[in-house]
Amino acid sequence: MPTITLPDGSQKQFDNPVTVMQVAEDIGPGLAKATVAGYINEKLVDACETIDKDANVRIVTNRDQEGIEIIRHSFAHLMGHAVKQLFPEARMAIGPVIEDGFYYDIAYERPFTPEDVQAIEDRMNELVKKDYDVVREVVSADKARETFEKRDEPYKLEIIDEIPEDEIIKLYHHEEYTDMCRGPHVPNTRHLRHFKLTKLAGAYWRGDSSREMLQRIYGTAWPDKKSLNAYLERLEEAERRDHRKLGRKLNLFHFQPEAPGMVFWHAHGWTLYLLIQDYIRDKLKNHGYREIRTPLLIDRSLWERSGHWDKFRENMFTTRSENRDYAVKPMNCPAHIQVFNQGLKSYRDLPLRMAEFGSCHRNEVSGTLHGLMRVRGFVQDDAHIFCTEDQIEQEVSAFIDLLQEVYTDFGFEDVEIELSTRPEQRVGSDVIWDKAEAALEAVLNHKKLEWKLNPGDGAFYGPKIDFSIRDSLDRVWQLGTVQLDFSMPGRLDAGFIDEDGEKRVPVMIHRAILGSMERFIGILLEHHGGNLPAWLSPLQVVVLSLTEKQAEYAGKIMESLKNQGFRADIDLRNETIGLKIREHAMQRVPYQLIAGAREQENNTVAVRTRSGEDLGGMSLKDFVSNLEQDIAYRGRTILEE
RNA sequence: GCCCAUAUAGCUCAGUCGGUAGAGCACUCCCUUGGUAAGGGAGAGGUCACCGGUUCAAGUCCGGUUAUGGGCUCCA
Repeated sequence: MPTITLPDGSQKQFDNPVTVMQVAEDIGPGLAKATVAGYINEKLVDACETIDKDANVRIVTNRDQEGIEIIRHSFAHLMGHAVKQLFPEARMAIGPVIEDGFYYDIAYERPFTPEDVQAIEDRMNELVKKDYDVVREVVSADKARETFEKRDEPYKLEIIDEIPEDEIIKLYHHEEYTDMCRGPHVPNTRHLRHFKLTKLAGAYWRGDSSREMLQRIYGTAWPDKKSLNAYLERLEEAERRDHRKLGRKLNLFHFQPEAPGMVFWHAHGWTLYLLIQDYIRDKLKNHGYREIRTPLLIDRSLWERSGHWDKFRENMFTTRSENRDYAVKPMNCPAHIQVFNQGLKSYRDLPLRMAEFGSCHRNEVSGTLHGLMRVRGFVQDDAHIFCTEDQIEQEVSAFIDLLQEVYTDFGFEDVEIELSTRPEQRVGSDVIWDKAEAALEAVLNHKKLEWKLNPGDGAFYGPKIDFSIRDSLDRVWQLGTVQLDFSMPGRLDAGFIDEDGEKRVPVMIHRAILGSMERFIGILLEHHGGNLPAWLSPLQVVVLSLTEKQAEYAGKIMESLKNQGFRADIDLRNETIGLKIREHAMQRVPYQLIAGAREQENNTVAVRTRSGEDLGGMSLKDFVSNLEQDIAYRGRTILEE
């Protein structure tokens, strides 16, 4: 005689045990139709789960996050159903839920083609129209084994062997197709409507590169058509904003096969690069850093002492000369310690903040390269702070202030923070780890920042805080980091004389705000879709002449702008004004100044923005004050989208 | 690195069954001197990524190399 308590506090009495679905039916037929699964006493279960005792019950529909995830998971099974009908020889591995969708890893004798994927999608659409019930069956491990032996599914058998004995095994039957899953799943395929198979890719069985490669088919699924279309639209928008396309269109940079993963910066791209670098340089100066420069090539012996030769060798480019081995530096830290080690240091020298736009090269495996986002040659906005243990908190705090100033200026307001603590394999005493972790945590709490703990994810040499931003397409990018290091200074004999005359090893803080200049520029381009704010635009203004007669007037305007420190160009071509406007708008120049006979006569310029807004005629002086204001805004306001 | 796909003019892309390579834009020249997102005409531009093979004949078929793209973290 169960008594059911619903989330709103109301109660229902039943004479006999009931299923979640029956509870939903009792509330109303509309809800029953929308029921995907349910909660019994905080436990997510199938709609067919029976309730025989008093319980709190909550119905899950496709409006709940859990409901969407269940739908996506069931889509994976539906795909299995379709795949096995079309390709009976296919062997199903695993089909989990992922962000925005699902996938299934499948072994098959030949590679699937895009046509195969289309056929699978078509079959899924046919199957789904049948509105068949998904039937759950709870079985013993032996029964499950027997089922999948009969179905000749070796991957499923491997999975069964790994399931703990006390765990219940559930089979889900989609007509003649059977899958195994922890569940829950939808009660009927009518919940599976709005989806699209998106990608075909290779993936290792168990994510292990020593195991066989399976074929992975990705899909996306949503509770309604509108959300599906919005998602597909977002993918297209991301493609339009792809920094590699923008790099070509805006003539910012290029790659070529002779230098894979290394950037050829063109004039406009390099202007942007230098603008960012100068900005950071200025900030560092104001925050007590000293900029240095260290060699790109350093003898192998230093990398042996630092431990990189041992751990990182595969990723280092090397060269040989006069019987000596050199490595192209993959990071700057060992070089910075060499600078620190010049001259005996006193506690009075600490904290010592050393910055470098450090050019690094790492031989990333070829398959991972991706435009500016993952390169082999890059420049870090790197710095190392040498300090005492007691100074950690204050230094990290000052760094976070600096980092937030920078992110705000670039228009990134939404910063996610993660604190990673001691891993199992580590150096340094527990005493110092306790102190360091406490210091980092204290800083975050002191600043009243929201942060997430990532236990065990710190580096072997110390705990760290990572900073990620969310871009205009809601994608998260990790940019900044601050890492404590108890290992490297000692390894490379860094020391200072403390107050009591004893020699001590300083703590080293590794920190970066943007991470890599290259990657940051890639992110910035995609964030703004190429419409860089005026303070970062390689070209801020272009002056367009209407006819030859205004060439001199237009030239004077451009010269005046340049003399005032703006980045200006001129377009005197014998083309229609419409064409010139179109081209410069597509080049994303923030402002176009049109100089025609009228403007020349009144000594004005007609101002137009790249988004098509006509600001009308004004004096050059008025335009300049507008522009100055726009530049001062920096990234705080994205004026156009 | 591994799986799959791709590589044709500066860019975006066609190229059927193996039979002497095409479009649009960009570029050069000419006409047009104009008012807010493409004025008109003509011309030039190719070792079809690279190496090898099959064939009377290869952009096209086969093998290899390189680069690029998607993926290789999400756990029945």
